[in-house]
Amino acid sequence: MDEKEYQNDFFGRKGFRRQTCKSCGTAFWSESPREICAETPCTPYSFIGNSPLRKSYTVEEFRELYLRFFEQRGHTRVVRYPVVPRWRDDVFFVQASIYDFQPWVTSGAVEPPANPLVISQPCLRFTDVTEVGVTKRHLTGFEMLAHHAFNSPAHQIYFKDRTVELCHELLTSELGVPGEMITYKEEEWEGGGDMGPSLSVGLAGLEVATLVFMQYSKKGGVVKPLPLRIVDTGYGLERFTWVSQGTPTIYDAIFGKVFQDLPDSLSPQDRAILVDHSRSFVLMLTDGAVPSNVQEGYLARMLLRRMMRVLAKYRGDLTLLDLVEGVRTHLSRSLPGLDLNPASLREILVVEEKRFQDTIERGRSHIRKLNEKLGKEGRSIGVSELLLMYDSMGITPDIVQEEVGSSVQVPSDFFTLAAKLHDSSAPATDAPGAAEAVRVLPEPPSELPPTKVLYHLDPYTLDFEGEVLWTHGNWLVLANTYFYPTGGGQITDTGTIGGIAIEEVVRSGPWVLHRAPEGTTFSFAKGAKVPCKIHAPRRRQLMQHHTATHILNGTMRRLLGSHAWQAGAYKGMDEARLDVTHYQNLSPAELRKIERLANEIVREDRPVKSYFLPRTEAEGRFGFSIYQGGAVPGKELRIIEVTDFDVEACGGTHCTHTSETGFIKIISAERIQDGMVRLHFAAGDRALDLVEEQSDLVRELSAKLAAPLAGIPRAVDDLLGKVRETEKASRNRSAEKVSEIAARLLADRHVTVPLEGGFRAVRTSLEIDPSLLKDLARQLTSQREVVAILAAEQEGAWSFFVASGTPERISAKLVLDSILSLWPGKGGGNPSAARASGPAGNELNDVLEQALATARALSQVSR
RNA sequence: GGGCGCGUAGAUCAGCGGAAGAUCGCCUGAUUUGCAAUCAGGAGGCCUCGGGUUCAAAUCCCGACGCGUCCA
Repeated sequence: MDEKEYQNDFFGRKGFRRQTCKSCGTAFWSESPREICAETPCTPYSFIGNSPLRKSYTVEEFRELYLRFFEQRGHTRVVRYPVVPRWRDDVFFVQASIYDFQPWVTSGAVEPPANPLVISQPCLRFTDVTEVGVTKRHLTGFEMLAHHAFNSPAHQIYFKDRTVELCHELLTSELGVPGEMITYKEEEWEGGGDMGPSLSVGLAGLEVATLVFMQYSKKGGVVKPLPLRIVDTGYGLERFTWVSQGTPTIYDAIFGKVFQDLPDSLSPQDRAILVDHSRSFVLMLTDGAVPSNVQEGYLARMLLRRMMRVLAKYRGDLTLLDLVEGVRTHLSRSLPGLDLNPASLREILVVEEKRFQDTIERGRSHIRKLNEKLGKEGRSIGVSELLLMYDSMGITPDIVQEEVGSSVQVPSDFFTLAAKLHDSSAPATDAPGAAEAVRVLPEPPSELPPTKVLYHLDPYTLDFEGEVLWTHGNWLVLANTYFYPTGGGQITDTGTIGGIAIEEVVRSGPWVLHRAPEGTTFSFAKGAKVPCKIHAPRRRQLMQHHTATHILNGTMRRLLGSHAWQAGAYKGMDEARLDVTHYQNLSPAELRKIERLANEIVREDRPVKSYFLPRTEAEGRFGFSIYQGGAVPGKELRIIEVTDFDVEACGGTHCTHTSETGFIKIISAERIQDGMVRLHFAAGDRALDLVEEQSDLVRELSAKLAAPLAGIPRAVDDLLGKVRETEKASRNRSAEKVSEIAARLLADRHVTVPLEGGFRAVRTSLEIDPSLLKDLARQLTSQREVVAILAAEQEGAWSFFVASGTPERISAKLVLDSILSLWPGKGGGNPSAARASGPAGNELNDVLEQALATARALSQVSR
């Protein structure tokens, strides 16, 4: 990027010079001449035990100092956003303060909450998780202090000049850092298709802040100026705290006593892992990332497991629960809102510890078996086995070594090798056509005005006059409509327009498309006024299901804890579904509690208000839990508020009072994936229908079983017992039958003939199911000296089964081979049993006699 | 979201193309004052489900579902 991009009035006024670092070759700016920049590795840490700052600060003190400094200079303080960004669906965690404002504010669609603003935003980054404690400065969770200014063409706040000035003023006059210690290194920033110059602020060996100036978009290699030029700064709260205290590591500075009081037997690295990971875990759990094996939940689990491994190594009396609770307490003193339900926290940790124990135990037993098996082959566990165990069973090499001793060689770059397993498997790109077919909707001309949607304003108008704007075969667009199009988990309205049935309503860009059955052609003129009717019972049911969904979601959050977030929902005619993040299955008792509280809310007849609010105002007033349904587009949010109970951003049609939903009935609950449960339920008439259907079923059962209602379980047990006995008896009977046949065959001198050496051969053809030959042969050869040569003829096909009670002497396979040499069937087997089948030939007896001859020959050889 | 591994008796698992097994638990009996232990006998299986290949599939292939795990 050009040098000019970094120049600004402040540098000019103060006589800053642009120089090139002799060590790393990067260009940087500083107040006075320097040969090298002030960041590692060029400048080693010089602040440890010797802080360049005037005073020493705690995390809370520095955060407050920073926020106030910028408040006093015209910035508005904004409260932190959750670390799990529910307002967007492209990332798992907030990794920088600017994430709070993407994409709506940064694209210019939505006004920022304040301009300019200052914030301290907790962030999570896991790319360097293995560096925690290895270096003195790496963290998975940190707070980014930031001031942002959004410059639109109409409204210029400030840009490079003022940003650098504020930074330099903060560092020098406010904090007392000698100006000559500070360097501003030139860098290029790029992210999310945007780019711009940035300055990395170095001090005593540490990068303490980055000043980014987003001003270009870069698409397909073409660089264009952005309409909105954004000041995106990031000051490391923990780093400043560290520099000010000059402690040996960043962990001492942030966690103080909590870090230092950990047992002495723990290495400094392990202590760092414990406090850092605890803090990140508490943050993510508070904001709704429940441990799981997929998505953001996996990272929560990974943190816990890393901590548990550390704790297990030392076998001290420090428990995971005490550790996490201690860090949470420490953290909550400075960061309000970490009000995790302590019972939930304990339960999650207990559940996760159990899961991890199970995984390790499974792994250990696998290792023992594998070791034994390889031992027999004269081999031992090698790298490929280690990799497979780690990748697919989660067993780390140290567990293997604990189990079978250090004879197992673990390469030093094991985890690099493990990572490579995933490199080669390039992410499968969705081949067109391979994925589910994308539906092609007819496209109205772009000049057609957007449909005015009225169902938001009045969900009770089901009969109205519409103005036809456009038709295309069986598709129709009105100027305004009360028809609700499929969306937000709520299925489509149906009804009629001008007497023609409407089967489906869908949203397409700015329009709402109404679809008549295939083959229909609308013939309304443009501008025609047509009577429209929405199918009322259907709409009513969908409204009831939708409002009931909100009531249940509020109930779950209240009863299960704030980690419970809606992860998806469906509102149909027959039933509704609600998916919620939770760490284990819901018990019948919990389901009952949920159902009771939900119905209490219904009975209380609370008003359900719906209204529009600017996004930022809605977030400020109700917090980020309004994004239960996931990311919602747009400047204005439609808010559905169940009075004093639940507030969500939602576009669906809702009842205006909770009592209108009628009875809410939970049908069932299931765990649809780790860390997520699904509730099936119904409301209103449909709930009553279901209960009636169920009681009808029970009555029918009772009648059929001739048992009173309460006696049904016993009656079923009795019945199942009888069935089992009958089945057993029938099995026994056929076994007996086989025994009888076997006895008869053995007694028949035409069938059973003596061979040499005391052997006997049983050879015959039977008209029985070929599958019975096996059982029969087994019966016969329970006497060691018997060779059975059995055949069955059925539907023009022959089946043979040869079995030998003494396979080491007379091989059934050899006998069968002699059969196959005479007849073109296919088959095979082993010395103790062999079978063949194929098309029927002419003389079955000849074949059997040949087989007998072979058996006889074998008996002579073996004598 | 993707990769890998695994679904067999109540539990833990072996078997990995040719006649469903082991250990623990359970039941009955023997021994014992009683328990534990021991011995003898016994019950208990849609080998997850659905397709395919094969003369023959728990076993191989494809798909679904479930569980686990690693990575984003």
